[in-house]
Amino acid sequence: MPAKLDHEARRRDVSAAVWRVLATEGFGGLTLRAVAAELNATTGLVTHYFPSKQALIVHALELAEARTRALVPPTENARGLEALKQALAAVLPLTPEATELNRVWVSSWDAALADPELRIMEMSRYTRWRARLKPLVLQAQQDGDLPPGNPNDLVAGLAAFTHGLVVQALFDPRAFPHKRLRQLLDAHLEALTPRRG
Amino acid sequence: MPAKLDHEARRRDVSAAVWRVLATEGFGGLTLRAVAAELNATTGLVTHYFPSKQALIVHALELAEARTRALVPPTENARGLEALKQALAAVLPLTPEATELNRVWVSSWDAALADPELRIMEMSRYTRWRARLKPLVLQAQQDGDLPPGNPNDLVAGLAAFTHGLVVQALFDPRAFPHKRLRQLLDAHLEALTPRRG
DNA sequence: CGGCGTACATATCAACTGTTATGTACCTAC
DNA sequence: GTAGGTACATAACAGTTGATATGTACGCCG
Repeated sequence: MPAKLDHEARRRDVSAAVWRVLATEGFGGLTLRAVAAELNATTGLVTHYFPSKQALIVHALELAEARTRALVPPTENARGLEALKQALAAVLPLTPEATELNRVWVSSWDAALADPELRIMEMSRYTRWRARLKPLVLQAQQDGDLPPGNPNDLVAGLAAFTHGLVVQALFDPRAFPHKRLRQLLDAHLEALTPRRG
Repeated sequence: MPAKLDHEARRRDVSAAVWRVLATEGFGGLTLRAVAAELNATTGLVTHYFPSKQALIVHALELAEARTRALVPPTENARGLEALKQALAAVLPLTPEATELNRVWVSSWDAALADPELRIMEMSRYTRWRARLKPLVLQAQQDGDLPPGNPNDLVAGLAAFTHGLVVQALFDPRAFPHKRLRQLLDAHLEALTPRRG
């Protein structure tokens, strides 16, 4: 039998270091040495847990997805439009953690557009995100809080609106303070809400 | 007097090579050697026209902005909502050139978020884009084609929607064919249009 | 306790990066 | 024609990159 300490725990330490590098240096600054330095260790350690840089990147993106997913608990007590609003607001850079996450996310797009494998991963992530939003949109439509029509289009539009806002806020946080971000999202959803008699 | 051939023309050749590299390799693949290879030349040529890589990057981004601006001619015969729709549609990846442009744009965000100078440039670009859209939004509001309220918020929301759509389309062009992109934009603007009595 | 696999550190590798110095051909002005 | 600056090619630079091979300490199982 092999001599194990706690492999998984140590691997999570490396993960955390990867994350810190990504958050501060962006995706272009992700190097084996940077991760090692973050751990006060050497590249030998990093390569011991991740066989190649590609594996490290993939892991980092999985990490980002997991963290994103954790921001929006799947078991909401709210439903329909209100739950949708919360789900979208959770993506906005309203907290340091969400800002960090979006930074990593956006900065990954360079590599993701260049590498076919990463690109497919990112595509799938978007698909999954929309799939998660869809039931909420359907509920809101049934409640009359969103206009009828193709729910997939509505979801895509809402995802677009949200991420587009994220990008603008990342580059110009002063022009997009938390209050305004919330207000923009609220106003947008309200503008979509059909008037009732 | 110095011995000049046509410095500016040659510089534009280098520009074009830079652009080709960006379009195919993304921002992370922009190296002096790649540009030189694109010109069947050496790094000596590139450094002769651009003193440093930073200068090369800045120039590349200015190039991207100029091309983006050229996509939407400032002198429209249309006005109001229709002009706005055209202006936003021009940004969408509906043509190979627009797709190429958006690829470069999005891939630049990694470097732009990491480098303070580039970040400010990108911030300014967004500000200018919104400023260009604003009069069209104001016209549409006056025409009753867009709801009243803070026009700056409307502009920011429309820019967000458009760029968010761009990103999704770049990663998943099959799920977002040209027809659907146009339709999504149209439907979105229509959904915002107040009903009139 | 002895052997074996794990968990690293250390070292080295070739490849690639941006930068810079040097050489050289060529055009232009005198 | 010749002096001087331009337009590069060539070359070498120091640094960084991911990968890999080797060493070694240490914990577990027999």
